[in-house]
Amino acid sequence: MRLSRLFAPTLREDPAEAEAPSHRLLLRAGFIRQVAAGIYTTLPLGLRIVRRIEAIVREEMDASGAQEIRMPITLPAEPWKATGRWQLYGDLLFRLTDRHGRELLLGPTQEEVVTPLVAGELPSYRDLPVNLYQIEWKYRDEFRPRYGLLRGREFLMKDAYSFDRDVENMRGSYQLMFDAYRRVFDRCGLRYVIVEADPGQIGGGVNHEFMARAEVGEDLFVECENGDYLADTEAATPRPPEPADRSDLAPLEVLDTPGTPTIEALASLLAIPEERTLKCILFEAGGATLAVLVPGDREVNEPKLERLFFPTPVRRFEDEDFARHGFVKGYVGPQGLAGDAVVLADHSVLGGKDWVTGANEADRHVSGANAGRDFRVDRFEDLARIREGDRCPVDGGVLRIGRSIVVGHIYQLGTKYSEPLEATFIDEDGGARPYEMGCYGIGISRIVAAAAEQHHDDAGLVWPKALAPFQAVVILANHDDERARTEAERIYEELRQLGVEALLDDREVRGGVKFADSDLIGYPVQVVVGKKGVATGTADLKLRSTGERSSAPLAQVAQAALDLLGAAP
RNA sequence: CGGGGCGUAGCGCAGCCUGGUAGCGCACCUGCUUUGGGAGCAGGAGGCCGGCGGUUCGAAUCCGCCCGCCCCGACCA
Repeated sequence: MRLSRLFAPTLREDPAEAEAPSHRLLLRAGFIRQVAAGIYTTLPLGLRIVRRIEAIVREEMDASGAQEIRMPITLPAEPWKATGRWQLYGDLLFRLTDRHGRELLLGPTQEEVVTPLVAGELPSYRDLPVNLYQIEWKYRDEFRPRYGLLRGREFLMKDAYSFDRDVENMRGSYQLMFDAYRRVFDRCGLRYVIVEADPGQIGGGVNHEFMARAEVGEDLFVECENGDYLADTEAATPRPPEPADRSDLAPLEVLDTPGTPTIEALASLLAIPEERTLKCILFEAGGATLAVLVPGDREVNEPKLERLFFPTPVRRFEDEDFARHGFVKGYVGPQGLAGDAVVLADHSVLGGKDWVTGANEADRHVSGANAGRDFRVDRFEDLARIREGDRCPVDGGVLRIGRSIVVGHIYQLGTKYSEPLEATFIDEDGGARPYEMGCYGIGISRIVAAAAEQHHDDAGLVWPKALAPFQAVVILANHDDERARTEAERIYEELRQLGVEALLDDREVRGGVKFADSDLIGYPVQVVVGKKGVATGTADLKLRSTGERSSAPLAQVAQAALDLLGAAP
C-alpha cells in the first residue's frame, strides 16, 4: 500500500474532545473518527487493527471447536420480555418500534436469539455440546460513553454461547473458552490479569473477567503484593482484622454533638479519627429494616449487600423512610434498634471497640458503644468496600488496587436463559431438560483501545507486531530524488516478497512530516531511504519500540528489516 | 441522572465582559525558494459564529429555550 493513496488523515494537534491516551492517539493517527457520543467510524488503519484482532479471535475460537455464525442486530422484544431483560436492562437498551407498532431493540448481546435457535434445531443430547459465536456490533445506550472506544454505545464484540447437557460438561466448555481467552490476549500482546468477578444482580454462576491493565481503566481490581490473590474490587473479600482487645471497655456515654450529621463533621468536632466512629447505614429489604455497620472511614459495598439478600431487592433509606421509622438521618446508631431490624456488621467492626456512633436523636452521639453490651449484631458479613492496604485473604499481604479495562468476560450461565425461553433438549433418559449454557464475550474494539493504552509514548502509538496495521513502513525521505525513489520502491517490493506487510510512504511532503507520522501511527519497523544514504549505498532502520537505529547496505535492507521485525515485540 | 466546562473555517483557538456585521496558527489551493525529524516568502480560497426565539436601529457578543460534545460522580461489560 502506498501512503499517498491511503485514507489516513493524521492530526498535528491533539483533538480537544479526547482525554484518554488511546482516544487522543487513535483520533490523531487517523484510525477513527467520531460520529456521535460513543459512536465511531473506523478508518482504514483502524480497521486493519480490528481485522488482526478478529483473525486471532477466530483462530482461537475455531481451534476450540466453536463455530462462527452471524445473528441479526435488530431483534424482536418478545424473547427479551421472557427473560426479563426487556425490563431489567431499562434505559441501557436501544429500543425502536416498526411501522406496525411492533417493539424491537438493537442487540446488546444475543442470548435471546441463539438460545431459541439451538432449541429449535438441536433437540437431542446427541447434538451436544455446541458452541456458537459471532463477531458483531453491540448496542448499549450507556449512561455515559467515554474514552473513545473504551466505552462506546456501539462496539464490536465477539460473543460465544455454549450449550451442554449437564453442569459438568458445561464446565468443560467453560474451561476450553478460558484457555482460548488466555491465548487470544497473550497473542494480542496485552498485559492482563484474570479475576473471578462479581456475578451481577442475577446472581449465580462462576465467571471470570480478563482485565487489561491501564491507567484510565474504569474497572478496579485488587491484587496482593505477594501475587497470590487477584479479585474484582466488588468481589474481593479481605482478611478480617484481629479482634480488638475487649478486656477494658469504656462506659457508654451520651455526647452533645450539634450539627454533625456526617462522619467528617463528627470526627472534626470531637477531634477523633474517622475510624473511631461507627457508621450505621439503613436499608430496606422486603419490608424489613437492615442496619449495616461499618467503621466510619469505610463505605458499604452495596452490590455485596444486594447479593446477600438476592432475589429480594435492597434499597437505601430515603429521607421519608427515616421519618416513618423514627430515625434521625445523620444520627443513627445501632443501640436500641427494634427487634425486627436486622443488624449486619462488616468483619472490620470486630477490629474496633468503644465506638462513637449515633444516639438516635438529633445532635447527639454516644461514645463507648460496644457490640454485645450496647448493641447486638445479628450477622457479621463481608460488607465494606475494599480499599488499598487491606489484607490479603490468602497470606495477609497488603492489597493494592489496580485499574483495568475489561476486555473479556466469561460466564457459566447454567439455565438462566434456557429455562425462561423453554429451550430444552431430550436427554438420554427421554426427559426434557434445559441446556446448561455458558457465554463468552471479547470486546474487539475495546482491545484496540486497551492495546493503545498499553503501547504508546510521547510520539504516538507503538503497536505490537501482532496488531500493527502494517508491520513496516518504507519512508522515502526525499521524494524528488530519483535514485532514492527507485530504491524505496524496490525495497518496498522486496519486503512484500518476503511476506512483510509493508507500507510505502511516497507522499510528496518533507521527511520530517513522514517521520513524525510514522512514529504517531506506530509501525513496528521503519526503513528510511533518502538521498544521503542512497549516495553511500545504505538505508536506515528504526525499531519503533526502542527507538534504536541502524543502517544496512541497500541490497540487504529488506532482510535487515525482516530481522528487526523478528526482534520487535 | 446530578455537578462542571465547551460549541466561532477541516483541526487547535482568540473575539463575547464593555453589541457596530469575524480574526490567529496549522491544514488546503497557486507560484517561487527549500527538502534526513511536522520549512520560508508571496498570493488565494474557505465560516447562515450549534439551533430557534427575544431585546435592539443593529447580536458571535445581551436574555430565554432547545440541541450537541467533553470532564467528574452516581455503579455500568
